Amino acid sequence: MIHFYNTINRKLEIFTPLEDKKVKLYTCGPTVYNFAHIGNLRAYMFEDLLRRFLEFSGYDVHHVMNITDIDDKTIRRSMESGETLEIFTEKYTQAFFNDLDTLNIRRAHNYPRATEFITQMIDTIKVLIDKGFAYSSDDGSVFFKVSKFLAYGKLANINPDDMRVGSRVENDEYEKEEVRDFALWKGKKDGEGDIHWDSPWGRGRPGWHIECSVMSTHYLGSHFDIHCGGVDNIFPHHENEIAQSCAATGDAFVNYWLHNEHLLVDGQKMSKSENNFYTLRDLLDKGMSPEAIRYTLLITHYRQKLNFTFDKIKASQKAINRLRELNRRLNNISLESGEDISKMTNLMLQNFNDRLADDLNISGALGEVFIWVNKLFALIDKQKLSAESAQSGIKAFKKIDEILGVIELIDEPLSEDIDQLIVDRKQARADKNWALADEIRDKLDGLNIILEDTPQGTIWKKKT
RNA sequence: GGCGUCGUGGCCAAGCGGUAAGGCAGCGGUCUGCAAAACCGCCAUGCACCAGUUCGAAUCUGGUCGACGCCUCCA
Repeated sequence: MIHFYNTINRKLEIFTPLEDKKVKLYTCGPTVYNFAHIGNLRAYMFEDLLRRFLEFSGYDVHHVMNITDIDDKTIRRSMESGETLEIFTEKYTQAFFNDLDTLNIRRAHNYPRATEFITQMIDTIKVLIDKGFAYSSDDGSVFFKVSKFLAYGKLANINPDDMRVGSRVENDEYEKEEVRDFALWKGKKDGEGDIHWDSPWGRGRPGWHIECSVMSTHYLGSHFDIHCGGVDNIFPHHENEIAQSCAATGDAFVNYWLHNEHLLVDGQKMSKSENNFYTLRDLLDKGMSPEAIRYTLLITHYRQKLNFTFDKIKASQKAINRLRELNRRLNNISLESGEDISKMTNLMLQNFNDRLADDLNISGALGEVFIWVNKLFALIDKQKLSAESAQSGIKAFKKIDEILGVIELIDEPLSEDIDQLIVDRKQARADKNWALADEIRDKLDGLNIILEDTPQGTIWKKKT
């Protein structure tokens, strides 16, 4: 039985999809005006864990993620760069996809761009006006009338009457009846170039919240299972989505709201406005491996703040190396008899699954894996693991890696030069010419190749 | 001001009323020509603090201190 913490009810709930064995999942995607930083990527990592666990559990998941290519930032930045909105945002959209691939994040089934859904957004806004949930203003904008939607504030647990005027509201240049009302459509303003579309209210562009309401409903229907995003989206974004969607369709919209906590740097939220962020490329350029970054973002529970440090990346790499070392050894066992490990392997897999079923407790799940890993290493060391058992261990590893996605390793073929050096060293060792043997080992070390002398011969690994 | 989240060993982290998983680092040993990897052993009488409930509390309740987030377009 799977449990998730549902933000809207503030408690753990049993997960029951609307349709048996099928899950309709919508996750808030990037605004493509810049490269994603690893705080942004943590959200997508969490969603990848959720997606992988649902699939691991036998669900057929339909995953949709939006690409926000029209908002204040994409407009401003594209104009500054002198590129059209389309060319500008496409560049960062592709960079985003590259990041996903680098981190071994499973691709969503649909990536709708906001600019592809302008017509549908206008249609929905018309419905909201017809039903009395929205009104247009003199400057050609349309606002959602929060006072008309009685359930407003349920997700964020706020009383709309208490909403105070913050600094951001004062900056709002649009004409609305009440401060808490939010824009569905923004009338054309100076300084936005030719980035606007025709609408019944004149030229303009959509507000931010409406795109998610329209695009999620387009692909998943007016009532679907899970909607994810960072905690900062709870209010106002998701609260507004609920208001728009429920008001427009009269349906329930979303059953489970899952939100991930932030990634911190030096104890502070990583954000572009604070300029304290790292992009994935920054970390790769510092020599960190994609799998170590993936592991680091993955292993802290998604509702826990994650303080990012380079030490964590190093510790992650070491942990992955240990998993991979066991996997490698299992692949090289030829003993005919040994202890039966099926019981402890099944127990590990069961515990692994149970931990994840408990609101994606990945740290607990990893703990179960390492208990098993330690036992297997001990058996291998005592020559008590048969080839048959090793094969079942490898199978279990594959199962685990459906979630972790960090063990599979593509070994690059050795160049013949390196191959020859290893042969030369073997001869030097046979001749007890330790000086030459060490010289060769140091030379390979410089080429990022580490040698290990085992009873079965010398093996090499890439340095990590 | 309102609404929340969190404080567990040197670092990270599980734990959800029954006596502190796991990872990283460190220390001692085995193996090795020396290493590396792996193995064996050691590493929190205590979970921010103070009260309380209970046979029993890291876990529940109240309070104190500290950190962080959201409060109109940030993942």
